[in-house]
Amino acid sequence: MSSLRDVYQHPLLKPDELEAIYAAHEPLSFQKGDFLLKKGQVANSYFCIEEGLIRSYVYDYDGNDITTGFIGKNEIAIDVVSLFHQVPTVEYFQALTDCKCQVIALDRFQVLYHSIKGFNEWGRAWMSESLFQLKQRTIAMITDSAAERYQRLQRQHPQILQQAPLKFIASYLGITDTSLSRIRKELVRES
Amino acid sequence: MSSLRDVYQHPLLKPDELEAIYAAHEPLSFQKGDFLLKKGQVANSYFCIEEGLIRSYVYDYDGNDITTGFIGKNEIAIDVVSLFHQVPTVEYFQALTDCKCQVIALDRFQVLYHSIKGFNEWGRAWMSESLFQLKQRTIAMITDSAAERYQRLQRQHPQILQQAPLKFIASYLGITDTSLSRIRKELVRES
DNA sequence: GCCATTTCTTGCCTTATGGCAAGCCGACCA
DNA sequence: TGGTCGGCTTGCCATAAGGCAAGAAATGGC
Repeated sequence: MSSLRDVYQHPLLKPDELEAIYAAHEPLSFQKGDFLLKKGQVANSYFCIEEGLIRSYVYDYDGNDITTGFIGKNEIAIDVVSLFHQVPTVEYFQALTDCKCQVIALDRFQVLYHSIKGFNEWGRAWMSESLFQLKQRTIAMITDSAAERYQRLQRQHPQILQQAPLKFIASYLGITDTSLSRIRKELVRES
Repeated sequence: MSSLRDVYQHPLLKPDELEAIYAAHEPLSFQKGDFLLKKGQVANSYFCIEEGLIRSYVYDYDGNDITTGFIGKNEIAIDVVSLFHQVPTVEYFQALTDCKCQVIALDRFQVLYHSIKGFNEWGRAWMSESLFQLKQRTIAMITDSAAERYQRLQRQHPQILQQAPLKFIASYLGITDTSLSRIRKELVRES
């Protein structure tokens, strides 16, 4: 049940260390539409998602909101820069559905991060994995067509398509909802 | 002169710790065209650039090479995933000009990383900064026109424009060299 | 200095995506 | 039952960028 077991996977983390990490979290629920973090706030915790779907987004200077990511089950909703540099975030994190989370405060994280070597390694692995995913996405934005990006999302994160309105998926893919609608029609016609 | 002083900036790093870190590096030069890392290799070190310009790139499945980044003076040429997860890289890192670097091996890095708390913090700060930069770039690919992306590069990294052929800049911006050429003409005409 | 190669520009036409506005449809609600 | 609202689709036209191929300009080797 608890997705913390799935989040904190690392060969160097021993059972008693894991227990200490789990114990530093508190359960927290959000309703559809609630904000986990809003532009201008300084993050002081991060959230492990057990149920539900979160959307992160920014406004561009024309006032359009741009979806920067979706965070689902067993993933972490975190603004790395705001939390670790203690600066105001520029992103919004909002629940797209009712959500169950486990939240951990920065100060409790820091203590564990510095005292448990495996937790430190886990953190580095998590960050490098995030960098990798983001780089993949950036490359896809350059090399793939919008239709290909949509199909990849469909393949790799089908639950997002079921839980998120198309307009958010469109802005995540870098296109308008109009274009996404046409792309979907075309893909259906082809099959 | 030594750019290591500029690379390893962190409030928690004390002078003697910095000396230990510097001492773990070796000078290394590359000639224009040399590869620092090639697809399929497993990274076992990273490079602090003192002089010159590096390009990282991948091939898409049509065989086009796509520039994923430029690494210049006082920046670090590293494949985080390959180095820290010890898996083969998918990227190429190639010197666009003759380069002077300081290289540090993974094993020496690990020892310092685990024994110097400030170095650990520096590493986390460096990674979160990299994530931030990459996220900015991804958002720019979605929200900005090619001309705007070009102008931003011109503003923030003018030396890249002087040292890198336009075809590489074009693929970094997500367009063809043909389109970049037309964009440049239009921008000149406007001013 | 000369040739070969790479880099950059340009013209012509095609294609992908956007902007806007109208319409449709299902959900929710009084 | 009718009304409103959000989410999605569609049509019409505009624009950004690409594909290809030719040529001009710059660079590098010898």
